[in-house]
Parts: sequence; C-alpha cells; structure tokens
Amino acid sequence: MSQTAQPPAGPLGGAGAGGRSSARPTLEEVAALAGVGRGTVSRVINGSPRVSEKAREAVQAAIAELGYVPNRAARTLVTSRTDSVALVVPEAETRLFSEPYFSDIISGVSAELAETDMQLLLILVRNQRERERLSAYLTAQRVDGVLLVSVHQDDPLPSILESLEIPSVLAGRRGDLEPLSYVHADNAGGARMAVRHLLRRGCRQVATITGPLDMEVAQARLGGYRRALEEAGRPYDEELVGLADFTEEGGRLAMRELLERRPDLDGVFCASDLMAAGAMQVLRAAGRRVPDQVAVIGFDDSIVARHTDPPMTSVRQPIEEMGRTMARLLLEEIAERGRARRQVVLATELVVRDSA
Amino acid sequence: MSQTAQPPAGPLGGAGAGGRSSARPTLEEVAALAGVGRGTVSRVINGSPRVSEKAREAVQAAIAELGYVPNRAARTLVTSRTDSVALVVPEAETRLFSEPYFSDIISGVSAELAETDMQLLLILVRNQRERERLSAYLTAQRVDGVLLVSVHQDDPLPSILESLEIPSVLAGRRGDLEPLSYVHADNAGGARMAVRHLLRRGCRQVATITGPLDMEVAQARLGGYRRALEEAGRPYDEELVGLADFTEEGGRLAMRELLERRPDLDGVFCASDLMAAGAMQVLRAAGRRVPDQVAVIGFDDSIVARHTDPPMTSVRQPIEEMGRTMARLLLEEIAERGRARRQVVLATELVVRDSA
DNA sequence: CTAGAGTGTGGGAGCGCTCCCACAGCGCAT
DNA sequence: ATGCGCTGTGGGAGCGCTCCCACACTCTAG
Repeated sequence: MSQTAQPPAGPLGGAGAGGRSSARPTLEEVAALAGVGRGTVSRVINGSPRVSEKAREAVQAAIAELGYVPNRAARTLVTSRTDSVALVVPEAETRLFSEPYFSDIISGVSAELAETDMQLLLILVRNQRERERLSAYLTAQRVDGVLLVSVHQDDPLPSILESLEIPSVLAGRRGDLEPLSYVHADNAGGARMAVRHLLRRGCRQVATITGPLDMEVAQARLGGYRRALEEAGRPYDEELVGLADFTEEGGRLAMRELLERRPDLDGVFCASDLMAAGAMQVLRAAGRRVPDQVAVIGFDDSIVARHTDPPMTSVRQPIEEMGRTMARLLLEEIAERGRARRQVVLATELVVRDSA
Repeated sequence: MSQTAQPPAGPLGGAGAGGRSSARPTLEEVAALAGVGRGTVSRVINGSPRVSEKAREAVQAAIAELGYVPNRAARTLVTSRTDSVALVVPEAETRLFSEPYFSDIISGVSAELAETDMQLLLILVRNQRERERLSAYLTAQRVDGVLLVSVHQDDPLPSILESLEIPSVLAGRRGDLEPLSYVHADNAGGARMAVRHLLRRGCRQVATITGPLDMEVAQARLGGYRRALEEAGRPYDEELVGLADFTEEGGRLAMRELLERRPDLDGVFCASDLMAAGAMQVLRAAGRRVPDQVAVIGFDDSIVARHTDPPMTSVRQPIEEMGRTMARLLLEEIAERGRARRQVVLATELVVRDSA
C-alpha cells in the first residue's frame, strides 16, 4: 500500500498543495497552470525560438512550481530519438587493458556527456551469443549512437556497426583505412619518442617487445620503433624484435629469448608496461642492472609503471581525453546525421622515471 | 535523403517482400500476420499463460518472420517500468578504488544483467551540481533501481535513495545499521586472517596502517586487526596503529611514524595494497628487509600487490562476485516491490606471496 | 482600404504498447 | 432446459509527448 514514488519535493513542498495529485506532473498540467496550450509548453521545453517572452516566462514558472520533468519514454516514442548512447566493450579486450584504462575511458565519456542529457549505457559483450543480442539490440534502435572499444583487427563488431549505419566512434582503429570514426593515441609517435630516448641515452643495441601484430596498436608501436632506428641511421634488426602478447608472462618469455639471441642488448622498448615489468624481472634474474646495463621503457604509463623497481619510464596516452573526444565526436555525428568520418589522433608523452 | 535505419535483415531478407514497408514492424502488424488481435500478441510476448497453444505458435511465427522487436519506449510509457538500472559511482570514490575494482564490479553487474533484458546505465557523479541532477533524474523515475558504489559515511547519496524509496543496493555500507540493501566483503574477517597469519609466522609486534576511519571498510579492517590480537592474548597497543588514507603516500608517512615510535615492530598489516606498497618502500629505505625483519600484508590483492618487490601477501575480496550479487539483489528487490532489506557478506581470502 | 506575409498559438492526431473490459465458447452442476 | 464459472480472445482507451495544421493576430506593402 506504500506509494511508489515521493512527490517531487519541489520548492513548494510535497503533498500539501491540496488540489494537485502527487503523481508526476505532465506537460498538460504545466500548460493548464501556465494558461497556455500544450504546443507552447513543448516549444519552451525544446528551446524553440517561436515563443513570446510572456508565454515562455509563464511556462517556466509553471514548470518550476510543479517540478515538472519531461517523460523520456513519451518523447522517445514520438521522436524515436532515445537520447542515449552505448559504450560497448568486448569482454575479451578487457583483459588487455592497461589498468586504469577502462575507468579512464568511462570517466572521459561520462564527463563529456554530463553536459548534455544523454544517458550512457554500458554494454559488455562476452561471447558470440551476446554479440548477436547486441546486434538485435542495435537494430532495434535503442541507442542514438555507439562508442566501441575494440582493438582486434578481426573483431566483427565494427563491421556490424558499419552495416547498421548507426553513428559510432571507435577507440583505436582496425587499420589505416578504418571507415568508421575513431580516436586513438599516437602510438607510433610515442614509440618513436621512447626509442629516441634510449638512443640519446647511449644505448647501442635497442630491442623491442611487441604486442600481437593483429592489433593495430602493436603494429603502430613497432613501426615507431623502426622509424626511430632508421632516423638514427641504425639498421632494423629482426633479431632484436621479440613478439609477445601484451601480458607480463609474455614479456618474460620474449625477454628471455631476446637475451639469448642478443646478449649484447642494452635497451628494450616494450609495447606495454606489463611486458616491461616482466622483462625487468627477467633482466634482474639474469643479473643485468636496470637501467645501468639495460634501459627499459614501457607503454601506457599504467599503475604498474609506478610500482616496478626501479620505477618505469613509460609512454603515456591521454586515455581520459580519448574518452572525452570519442563522446564529442559521437554527439556531433548524431547531431548532423551526416555520415562524415572523423578521426582524431591524440599526442602521447614520455614519462621519464628511473628505468631509462 | 538517406534512410535512417536499415531493414531488420531478417531471415526473409530486407526490402524485397513487396507489400510490407521497411520500417520496424509493430505489434499490430504481427497481430495482422498471425491473424489474431493485439492483445494476444502482447500476451505471448509477455509470457502470459492465458494463450492457446495454437495462437502462441502463430504469433511466434509472425514475430520471427517480421523480425519483430518490441518498442521499449512504448512499453515504458504505459507500464512506467524502464527495464534499466543505474550504476552510480561518485567520482571522488573512484580515486580510492584498488585498481581493477571498478572494472570488476561492472563486469559482475553486467554478467548478472545479461541474463535479463535490463539495461545498465552508468552514472558518474563528480560534484554537487551533478548530485542534484542525479536526484532530479531519479525522481523522474528513469530507472527501476540503483546500484550505488559509495564508501564514505557522510555521502548524501544513500539517504537520497532512501527517501526516494527506489530499489537500491550499495557496495559496502555506511555502518552496522545500514537501512539500504548492501553487499560487502568480510573486511573484518580478512584483516583478522591477515594478522593471524603474521602472528603464526612468529611476529611479536604487529602494527597496522588503517584507512580513514570515517569509512566503514577502514573501521572493519582495524576491528579485525584488533580482534586477532585479542584472540591471541596480545594487548591492543595504540602506538602500533598508524592512521592513513589508503594512498601510497599515506602509507609511507604512517610507516615512518610507526618506525619511529616502535622500532621493534616486525609485522605490518596495511588496510590497502597501496599503503602496503608505500610502507615497503619506507622499510627498505630504513634498511629493514621484507619479510625477514618485517613482514607486510596488504588488502585488496590489486595489481600492485603482484608487482611490488617482494610480491605482496594480500587479502583478496571477490569484487566481481560483489557486482554480480548486487545486481541479483537489486533485481529481486525490483521484482517484489517489497522493501525488504537484504545484506550479503562475501568471504575474503588471504593470498600468500612473499612479503609475509 | 485590402492583400499578403509573417509571427505566435491551440489542439488534434498519433507514436506502439499494455491494461482491462466485454464477450464468445465451452464444460459442468443444477 | 438454465445457470454458472472458467478460458481465451479482440479491441477501445489511454500512457505523455511531438508534429503539424489551422487559425488569430500583427505588420507592411500596394
């Protein structure tokens, strides 16, 4: 027998006012109180210029008095806008994220959306079944746009979005000719910076440990490594390239192999902090001092970079800003309905600590 | 001039079928095709038992043929259910989370919700203004329930939820007599386990570094420390208690003070991994070997625990399961509309590594 | 003066669904 | 035969909004 909801508890207080019920006020009631028609109230709410000053004020007063809040469902029903966007994260990727990544993306997206009255829906996709459900979901037009965190080249989700023609923005891209809008960090530039730092420090044999090369990020970081070497007139030596998978264990394995192949190496650029952490452990176990004998640089500037011994030099990507930018691009795309592809590359930065 | 959406691309293919338009099919069209009334289709969709087998089959066939998906807005408009829940995270708390915390909570919540067709809305609240907006938002009944991640005793959000009488579940609780439903880890038990481990290991002077005592988690962990000592017949000595704020820097400060006050200490239980990491740094700088001279245990089993030197023994809380449980409780609470308070305490676990 | 173009306004129609009432059809007890 | 209940069904009403048409009223030009 209890009430489902409280009265709005507006400036005039709750149930007191006598006549009016405690249910949520509707646009119609606002119109009645303001002495205008429904159309006018709607126009005021939606910021139409075609309303007289007098009417606008009356309506606004009525809205304030009643504590009126528009019913989103009713609006959606007629406009078929939902005023919400989805952030879609394939669960598999989740394991690859450098640690505060996810929170930072969310934080950025949410910050940008806070200005608007867009809702943020979070959708984690953990398997094929859920991928199909997502497809159905999106086809049913339940969101105005999609932010997709996806890194693998063979992820089917981007193509789905493409064919659905729903406004969407990717974090990262599948390749150079990514047809969808995307935001990503300057991975190549960051890697180049890191390797130049190693060279400038006097390293003669700079190795690298890469991520899986079916990911554009991994390719780009390897590309930056290569470019820096070439710019310095050094040969690109495949023996100095260790393939791994972004994980700590992968980093350890790759480092051991590298050490065996090229015991003379004196610098390692790792495409992730986790791999760098693994590499540092192996180096230490092999009796090499970091950074004196071997300098190490990671990528991501994640939490672990601050907690290795010695603290790790790493390339920082502006993840929160990526989130913010993604949201902004998506809002633009939704607003204009025109399918202009947008791409933003954000600068990376070398955070120098003690490992290099 | 471009189409807003693609046809459903159902089994029968898109625009081909001639008569029917490419717009999303409505319940009415399903009814027509199935040769029944709207009511019957609605009953089938909502799983009412009062439908003949024959009608049900006809309707299901029609749904499949048309690729029909119910319009959520229309349903919401009449039922005033939204089929969505919000996960509310005060931004301030975000900084206190041990690192994969946020992702793990989300992952758990999302996993539980995936079974249902509930949507997950994510709301980050970063300041007073947004707190007010959230209030308005919730008053407008835009979600069926709320999951709140909040740890501070003086957070106003829980009280707001309480007075709004909206189904809600907290991660953590404000105190013993938390009136809202909540899920939390057995912090006291975990702390007790950790301290017992230290004692069993032979530590004679076990110190602790606590979090801010206006947080129930911090209190509970301190309580567990105290209890373990008392059970072992040791006195609770305030000199061995260092107050900090869950941060690494706080851990360092507290450790220095502790070391000064009680140079004889040989074990430290820290209420967070970050503080433990800070403490370990200070111990090393002071020339104390961990774990030989001073054993250290952290709390959270976060990423950093695996990356300190030596790797840290820490108390693990089942965060993903907390998320899952929160979602489950919330669904129950929404389903029954009865405001029965639910509380679940999940067991913690000591992960033994090298620091103790 | 009238015609015409603009401005501001009210309110009908209708978005796609659920709710609920009315009613048909059946079996069973009276 | 009549009455009653129960099951399954169709469809009207209506949720709260936006869209858009019609209209009143103003102002300017002819």
